[in-house]
Amino acid sequence: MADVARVAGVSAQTVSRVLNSPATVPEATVSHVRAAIEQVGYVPNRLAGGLASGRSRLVAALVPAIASPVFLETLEALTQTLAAHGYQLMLGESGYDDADEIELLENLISRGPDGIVLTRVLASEPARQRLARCGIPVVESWDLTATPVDMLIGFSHEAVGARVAQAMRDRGVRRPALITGNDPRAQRRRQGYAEELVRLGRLPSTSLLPAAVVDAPAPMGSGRRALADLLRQHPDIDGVFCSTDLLALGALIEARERGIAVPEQLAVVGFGDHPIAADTSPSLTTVRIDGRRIGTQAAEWIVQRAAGQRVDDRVQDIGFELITRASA
Amino acid sequence: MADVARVAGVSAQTVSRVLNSPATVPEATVSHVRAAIEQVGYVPNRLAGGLASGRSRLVAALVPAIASPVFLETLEALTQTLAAHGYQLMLGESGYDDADEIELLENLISRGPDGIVLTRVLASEPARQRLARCGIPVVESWDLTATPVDMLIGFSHEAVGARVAQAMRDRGVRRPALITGNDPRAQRRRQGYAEELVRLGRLPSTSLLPAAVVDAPAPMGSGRRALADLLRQHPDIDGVFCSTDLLALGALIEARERGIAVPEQLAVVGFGDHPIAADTSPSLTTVRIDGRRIGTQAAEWIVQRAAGQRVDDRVQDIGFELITRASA
DNA sequence: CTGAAAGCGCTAACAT
DNA sequence: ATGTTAGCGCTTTCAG
Repeated sequence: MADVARVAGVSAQTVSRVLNSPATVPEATVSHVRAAIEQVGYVPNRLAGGLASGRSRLVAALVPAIASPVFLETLEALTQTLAAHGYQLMLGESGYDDADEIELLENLISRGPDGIVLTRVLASEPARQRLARCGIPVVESWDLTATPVDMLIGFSHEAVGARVAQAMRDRGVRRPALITGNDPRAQRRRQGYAEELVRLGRLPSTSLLPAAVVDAPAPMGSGRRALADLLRQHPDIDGVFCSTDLLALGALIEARERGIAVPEQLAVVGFGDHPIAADTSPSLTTVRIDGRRIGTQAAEWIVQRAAGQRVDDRVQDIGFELITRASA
Repeated sequence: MADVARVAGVSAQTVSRVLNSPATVPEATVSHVRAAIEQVGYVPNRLAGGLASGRSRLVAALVPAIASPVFLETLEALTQTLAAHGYQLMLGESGYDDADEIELLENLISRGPDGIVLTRVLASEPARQRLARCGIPVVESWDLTATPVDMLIGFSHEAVGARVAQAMRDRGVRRPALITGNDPRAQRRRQGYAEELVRLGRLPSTSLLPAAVVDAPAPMGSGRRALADLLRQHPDIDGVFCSTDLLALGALIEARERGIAVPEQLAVVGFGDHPIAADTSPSLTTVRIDGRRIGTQAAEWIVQRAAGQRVDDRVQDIGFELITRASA
């Protein structure tokens, strides 16, 4: 920066201003300094800038599993929106259990991010307090809670489960079942599903729901095996809600192998509206979440906060959409 | 840090040493300082640390499209391996054309990363020079080139194409065709495929290969439409190489809709070994790349370099594997 | 509108 | 084995 200043015949301060608030510098000076920047081949050191200003223009995102397709849209929208504002994304992988979460969070915080985006609600109390205390804007997402750390954008997993239960009822399903990953949010969808089924008289009690639980993140093969297990114990089931589209796809394949007609003999509903869900055969009825909207909103909230503005509606329930296709 | 030093009754320097090179400090002091860190609730500011030491412990990764499943394994392995060494990943999305690439690179470089991982070979000469000049370790990947900027781990796309051509020949395919995305590397697979087909006498000339080109990143629907287009113009094709598994999946679906038997009437080969490739029906013959290995190696190279060590084998051809399943 | 001074929180290099 | 000194490259604050 000193070099640029020398070449342009101004002080380093003016160079900094040209870079960060060109509106406060006469246009002639701006273009003059810009030329010097070009000539010198100057690239600012934002590490230093961040240290001096307290704004790193770095945002941390924490996802349970990078390879999981569910959060991809959110990540993409987040990256793109942040990039448009000159921010950069740091990516952390937390896994599905809370154990290493705090450590990872400390690690990210130590980088001085201007915001932290979580693709979940923060469950562990120490982690919540840690985040609340350090004053960094936090966006929890892909879920709802009555006690957000800061900002929140998501939907009710219980409501998703209940809505799928209604769809099963509408289809005339008499013996509904469930295939689910063992992550907490899938369990909440299960709960909403089971309770609504009881309410609708399709199930005597939530504890009697035929269910196969598999480890998250679950590959498609788990769905095949899970349906096989279910059918062994409950040969008469005629509807199954799967906690991800991949599991549902596995169920579709297993059903075909066994000559079980979908949806006539077995209705199948997935979750996530995976890109291939529209083109499976039969096409998959599933629940769509607007992941891009979550990413875009999170980015905008954080940029806004970093700019010193207040954010008013800090909680957004974006709901979900049941996409009815051929499988149910 | 000054607070910790005061509480522990040592200098800030000693605190720094406990954090960064505990081996050089007596154990009693280490535990004493650690206790003070705990008590104060101290979280280091790595922005400042990076500025002072010239090592940010940040690594930048550039992918063409975050939502593309191809690089997911690489990203995941990269993140995990880096995290194990106390490094953090910054993610950038470059798109498939070179236009914004330089700008994005400058943006990432300005963050002072200890390394840059590209999931491609850098084509544009200005970008190459830019990177070569700034002295940051660079890993190009998912491709090979005679002139890497620095380190390189990948495979030959031409060889992939040629290998698939041989597989088509082995299956007795007489009228091979192609469905491909328009990104440069898919084009190189196309070239290897076409040239080998000519060599094997299955094609009079490379320019006569029936081919459908779609925009990358291509959704599955593109594969369906592409096969439909191909069949309209060349009803007699009996084998098709698709540049991604998603395109291949679309082709499988379109074939089934039309009552074309796969592989008997039409052999289908994909690329990428997508998680669902093993469970489509018929299961998909495809080319598998060890994406995790690329990510792990890239991370290790960069960590090694950042530690001041030399890297000897800076180019690795990891090859590929043709996974023969039912579709060809 | 521009510049000078001070310091962000840390580490390298040297001194003890 | 530990402390002291001097920055890393930038921005903030205040003075002109």
